[in-house]
Amino acid sequence: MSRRSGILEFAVLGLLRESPMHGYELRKRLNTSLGVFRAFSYGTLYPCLKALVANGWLVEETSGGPEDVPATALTGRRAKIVYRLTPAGKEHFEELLSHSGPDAWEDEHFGVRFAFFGQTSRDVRMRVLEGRRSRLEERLEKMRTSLTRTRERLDDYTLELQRHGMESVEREVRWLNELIESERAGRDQRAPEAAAQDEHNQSGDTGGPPRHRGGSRLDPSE
Amino acid sequence: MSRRSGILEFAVLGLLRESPMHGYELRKRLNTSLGVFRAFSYGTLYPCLKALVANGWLVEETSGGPEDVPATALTGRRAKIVYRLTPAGKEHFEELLSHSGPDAWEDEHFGVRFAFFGQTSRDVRMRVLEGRRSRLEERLEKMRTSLTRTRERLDDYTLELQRHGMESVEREVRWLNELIESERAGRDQRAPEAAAQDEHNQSGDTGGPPRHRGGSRLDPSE
DNA sequence: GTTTTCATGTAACCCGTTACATGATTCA
DNA sequence: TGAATCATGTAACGGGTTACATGAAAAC
Repeated sequence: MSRRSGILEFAVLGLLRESPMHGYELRKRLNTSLGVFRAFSYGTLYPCLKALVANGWLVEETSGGPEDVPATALTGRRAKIVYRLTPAGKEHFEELLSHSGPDAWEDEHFGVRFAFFGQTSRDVRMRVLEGRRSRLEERLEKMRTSLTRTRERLDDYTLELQRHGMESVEREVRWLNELIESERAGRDQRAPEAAAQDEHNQSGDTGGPPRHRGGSRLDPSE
Repeated sequence: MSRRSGILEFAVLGLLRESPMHGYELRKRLNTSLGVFRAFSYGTLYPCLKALVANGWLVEETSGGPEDVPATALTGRRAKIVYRLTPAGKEHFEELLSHSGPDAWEDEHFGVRFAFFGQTSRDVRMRVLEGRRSRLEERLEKMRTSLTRTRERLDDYTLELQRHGMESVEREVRWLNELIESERAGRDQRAPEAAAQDEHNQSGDTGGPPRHRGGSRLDPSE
């Protein structure tokens, strides 16, 4: 009980699903792989892990200390605590994955949800992407009307800030358009279970993901 | 004392500097003019206003109730409370404006700072813009190195998320480049005082602001 | 051998929201 | 006259950080 963050819980379960990890490593993955969006501190992560254990979604496995000494025994040498997802935890995560409610496409949640699209069924992916898009479009609408009403009273800097903000949103909408189109074109209707069992889904374009036009900007040879 | 938010305090002082307002109106301005970035609720705003009054930076002026009844007398008809900036408050705001420390160009602060660039001296503007740019560039650097290290292990969706994130940051850097260049080209070294006294600085290109290339995207005729 | 990085945790605090309570004014 | 919007406030909670305390292993 207590301290369930929603987004952090989701991300932790998702990462641990791939492989067991201890807290320190988990945090690094959180702030790089999924990063840019959120950066959690230990003060958030560790209590959350304890809560997830209390819920039966994770188990602690000590490694490094004497074999049968439980992790709670802080006497003597401190052991690394490796967290592993339980079947109940996996089940819970899959239920979270299947939800595509309004909060899934809010600013805070969308990034994390997207990061786990590889585990998400395509219809849920579509609903989340389209939900986010219409969310952004209604935001654009508000910005536009508020602009036409207040335009004269704003100085040039405020105006430029507004303009840049709108352009950013418009840009994300275009990005979503491409993603949605790409999803529609894809053939692979992969369910979460299928993705989990399949150990080597590297080969063969199975349809889902973006494959960005114009050569990968990811290439660091620049 | 208590509850001084920094960014909210700054924005409130800045908005009240232009003209006195009551809380409700203040909040709307906060969420449109400066908006997109932050949306404050009354539960944040009103306590903050009280704190600013306690600091001597604002005064409450009741309008609507009997003349000499103080705002604290909640008996009978409730009055609108108009907040006005005191000389001390103005002084304080100008001191805040002159600061260009590291926090000025963090994500949360930068937007608000930029919104009040019209009141900010050019050298401070430059420092803030350049500070933000180098902040973003070091963030890009981190993202690039973390990418080259983890690239193989990431699925395509995570990769695309990362790519889009980096592109967003790169885009903001280009925006900053243009702004900085525009600032360098400008002639007007306007001090905060000058801008405040000058009631009609609409006419004549005084140098500062952006004047975006390629026609205003603000035009809603679309 | 000492500094860095890895590793786990807690208590105090901070900034903000939600939900609620209250009432005035405007408009259909 | 009743609904919408304007207007002001508070208490409870939520989700997070900072600073601190502690110690092992690795790198220099």
